[in-house]
Amino acid sequence: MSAKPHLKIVKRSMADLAADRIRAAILSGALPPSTRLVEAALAEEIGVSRGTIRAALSELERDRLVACARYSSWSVATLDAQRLWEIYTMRATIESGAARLVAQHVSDDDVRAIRAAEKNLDAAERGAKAAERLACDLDFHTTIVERSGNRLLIDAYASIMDQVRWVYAVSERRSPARIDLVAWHAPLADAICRGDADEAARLAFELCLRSLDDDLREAAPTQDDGTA
Amino acid sequence: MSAKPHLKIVKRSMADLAADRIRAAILSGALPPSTRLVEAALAEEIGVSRGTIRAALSELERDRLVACARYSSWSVATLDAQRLWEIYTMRATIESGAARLVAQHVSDDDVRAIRAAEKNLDAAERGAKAAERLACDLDFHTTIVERSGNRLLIDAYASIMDQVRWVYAVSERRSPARIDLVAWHAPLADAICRGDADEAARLAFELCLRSLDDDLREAAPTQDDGTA
DNA sequence: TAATGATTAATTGTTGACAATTATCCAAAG
DNA sequence: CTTTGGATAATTGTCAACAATTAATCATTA
Repeated sequence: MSAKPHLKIVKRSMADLAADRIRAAILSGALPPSTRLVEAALAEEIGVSRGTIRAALSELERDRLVACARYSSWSVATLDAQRLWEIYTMRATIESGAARLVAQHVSDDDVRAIRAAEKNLDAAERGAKAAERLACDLDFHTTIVERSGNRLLIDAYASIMDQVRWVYAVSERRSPARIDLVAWHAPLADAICRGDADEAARLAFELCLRSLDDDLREAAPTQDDGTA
Repeated sequence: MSAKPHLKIVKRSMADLAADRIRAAILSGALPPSTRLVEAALAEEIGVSRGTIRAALSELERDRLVACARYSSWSVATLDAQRLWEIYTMRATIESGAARLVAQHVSDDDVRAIRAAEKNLDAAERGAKAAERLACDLDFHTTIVERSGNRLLIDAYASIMDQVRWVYAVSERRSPARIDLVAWHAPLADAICRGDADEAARLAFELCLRSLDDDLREAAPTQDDGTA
């Protein structure tokens, strides 16, 4: 979005690269929930040592994409109804807090960015295909969180949105059901832009919970949780 | 708090133990911000190998207590005014979301737990010493978050409260300045118990931000951020 | 003096081997 | 048939050595 020149080269470790590969495999659905992950096998397949794979799996563990049973095994995490609820209410909490923060001290730049995202949404709703509608939808929400200027919120949001995308991949639904994007999002954008923090927080929370309702109504339960 | 019998033995890895030691040293102020951490030295001191220390430091990095410069060094994280604001607004966001969730579906057990915490607060305010007042204060807030029943929120709150405690340790202030605990907390408890989600969310957020104001007014700025 | 470039030291990144632990299997007893 | 016990195999936990990279030093030069 922003075009700040940022020349720094970020060289990533093999562990990070390995984590990216495994994460992509999980998010794409190639590694379904509960799939057992063996360090040695992954090391062989990716072409790094076991220690490196361990670091990668630890990173994915803190993102809650994999679970670790001591001395026994790693496995792709599982999704049950409880966890689904936790993911969506966590997302709602972060977005709600971010919306409140932006509304409290809304700047001209904030208004510009949010209105631009809203405009994209409007264009996508009328013409574009489902994938692009979803992208614009996510971009609108991400814009709000980034405008909060709080890196803790931004990072936490990125992490929870990984889980949201994972839910979509696992339930094999590529886009949200609802199509009246603008009608739902406009009141939130308005509340933020006029500085109504309470209303912005309320609407942001409600909007996320509505997504949960939609998804629960449509999606079948996915997997049991293996952990006792 | 709750007395559910939980017989399971949790055997923790050396890496976890090592992380606990280092975390305690940081939170106690024994390792001040920007202190350089050398893997080999820590390994020697704690009595485990470097790989184990690496895993421990990675865990602390996730909690944002230490930072890692590739191929160069680990160090205790730094605190500037921006990060302080991020920590407090993150806490406000989590508590606000949790309060909203509890209020939305408040149960008799919830009311009992929250009123009990409030009663403790009242008793502590009148008689106890500063340390106990602080403990009861934290317990009240933690009770709300735990009553949300959302493990993602609960874990995120534990993590951010580590940072809050760290701020206190670094700024060498052992307890919040304000003493009118009940007066501030009662409206929040009331809003939750009567199921007023919007008001509960608003008050929870405001209460946390007030702490920030108090702390900013009293505490001196601590350290610059070394990262460019 | 200030900038440059090679040299060296210090530190993290990665690896493979070994130890500790758990899960599996199967036979034997009740 | 179910339960118990021990042997076995598979997997993670830990360690110590080596490679890659960075930071510091210091002579050299304009």
